[in-house]
Amino acid sequence: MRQTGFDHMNLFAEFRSLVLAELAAMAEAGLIPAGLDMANVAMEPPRDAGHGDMATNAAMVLAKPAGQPPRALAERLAARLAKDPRIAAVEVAGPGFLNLRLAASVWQGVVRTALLAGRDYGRSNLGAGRKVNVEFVSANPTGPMHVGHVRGAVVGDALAALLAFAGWDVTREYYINDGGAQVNVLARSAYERYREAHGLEPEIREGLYPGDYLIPVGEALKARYGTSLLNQPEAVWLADVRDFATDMMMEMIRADLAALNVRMDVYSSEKALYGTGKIEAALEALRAKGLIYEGILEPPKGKTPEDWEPREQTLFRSTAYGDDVDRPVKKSDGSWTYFAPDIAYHYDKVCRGFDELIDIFGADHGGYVKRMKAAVAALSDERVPLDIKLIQLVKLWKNGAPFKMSKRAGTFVTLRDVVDQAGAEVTRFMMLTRKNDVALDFDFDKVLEQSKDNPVFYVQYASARIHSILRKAAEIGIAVDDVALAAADLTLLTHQAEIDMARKIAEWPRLVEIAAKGNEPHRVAFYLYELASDFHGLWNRGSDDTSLRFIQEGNPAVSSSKIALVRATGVVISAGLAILGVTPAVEMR
RNA sequence: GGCCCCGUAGCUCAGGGGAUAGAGCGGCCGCCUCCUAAGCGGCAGGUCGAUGGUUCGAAUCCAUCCGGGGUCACCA
Repeated sequence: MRQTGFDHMNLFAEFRSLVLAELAAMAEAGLIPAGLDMANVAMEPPRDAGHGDMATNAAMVLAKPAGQPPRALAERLAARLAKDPRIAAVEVAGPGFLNLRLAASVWQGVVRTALLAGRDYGRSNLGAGRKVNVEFVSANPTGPMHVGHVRGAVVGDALAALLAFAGWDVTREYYINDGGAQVNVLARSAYERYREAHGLEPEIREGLYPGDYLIPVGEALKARYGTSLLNQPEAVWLADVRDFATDMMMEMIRADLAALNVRMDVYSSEKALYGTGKIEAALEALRAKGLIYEGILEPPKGKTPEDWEPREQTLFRSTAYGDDVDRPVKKSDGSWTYFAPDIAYHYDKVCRGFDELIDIFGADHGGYVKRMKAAVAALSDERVPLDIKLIQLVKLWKNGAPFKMSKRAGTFVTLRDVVDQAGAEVTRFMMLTRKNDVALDFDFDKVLEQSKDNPVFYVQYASARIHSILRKAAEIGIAVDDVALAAADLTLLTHQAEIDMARKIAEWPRLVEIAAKGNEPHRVAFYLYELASDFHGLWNRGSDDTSLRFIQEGNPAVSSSKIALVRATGVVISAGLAILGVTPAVEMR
């Protein structure tokens, strides 16, 4: 395990280590057997505050393997832990929990740590620099991004930021599906707009893309090619128009992503895999493992498709890695299925040296998960784990009714429609207020509302209040920079309400690690809501109890300590919002 | 029919094997001569879909059902 300056931030991990050290000493002294499995020993914040600041299940987990009653084991461990000056009290409770109450100095130290670490407070080395590739969005380059892509874009971007914060070496990547039939459809659609640009009547036949967004493409084609493509057979212009149009579509998509403040590190092209031997090489790698064969699939169990006919295909033996059936990599006409270049693409990611892969897919691609995991497992000899996050639907609401409209496309709501109405930051936060695998309601009225109904506002309001206090403090001559506040006499923070605030701040580094382990960026949004709630509560305590007001007239020392706590809260809000891609509010308007 | 996801308070949802299951909204009752009441506090509200199993301990893990959604070979 690498030791770094950040490791001390997770207080729970620190005290867990203390417990493990004491257990090791007990083993050394022959009080418990040596070599016990400590993996399930946990140190957690108890649900009930009456149970102290931290609780460990060590005695219960180890009772059986140690051959001792849990409470007896707990008593022995408690006696040892009680000697640590950071621990104010230890009690054995329930079936054998060890509840720790920590010295106030520990919580005061948390405030100081947060102030000194600033935006880095909570940063972790959990990832230990491992290379992870997060592939997300990967929308077809056939039109503007629509609302269905927004959630995936936000989740992927926030997850990437979270993993970077937790110590991974992150690459954000977009896979351009520019190799299939749909880009030919795009080309034909754009060609009609090109004819239109020349004053001809476009023939937007069934199956072509009707969107207005192709009109500028037609005009650009006219500017580039003049009349030279008119009245020419498709074979003459298809490839050129396709490349021209997909390039323009990707420009549009990049601009859409930019409007959402999403930045990719790498764009990978499906088309670029063709003709380079990469697909063949990837399949050859599988063939060498005996995983490619010619065969005939059984019809799907239960419901057989109307046009089912037995057909010999080139198949990938994905069942060897947990899939339900083997999967075709070649169509009957000998061309690749979509799966084949995707295998090659993931092989490429493995070859580029990533230690972990993450794909963010729409929930409608759920059926694709097992085969993709099988492919990566086979290609990496099970070295590289692939986690696939499926993003459920977003239901848009406005004026109490489902919202469907698009200025440009008629049928779907574009990313721009959403960002124009809600703003990028509000959109980003709202998209993270649900786990990725449950549907999310996005209500245009609610996201713009300034009330606690709206979690974005609620967190931002806390941030604004914090800045308001800092401004006020500065006005009366209190130094509010982080270094000065960190040097304040924090032993003056003794009220339980203040300690509780510091406890919540102390949970942040732990939360980062939990969220990163599970690839669950939504946890950050929920935590920030709780943190804001605690802060609003503390703020209002000042109404009843003037000793809890942050600015104590005529007592700069006490004021500084309280403002240090306020600022530390702001530090965490800033760090958390940064992961979500949201700028903390300085004031409400 | 196979596979995947979901099922927790009236509603919308949190809850990495822990103790008496939480939050917001809605309902009821309170709090502004006081740092922003765009806020806060309290009360009421639950067989965690069902049944078995694993475990000292299950909303959480496993199995089988029941509901709801998604998906199912030459689309991507």
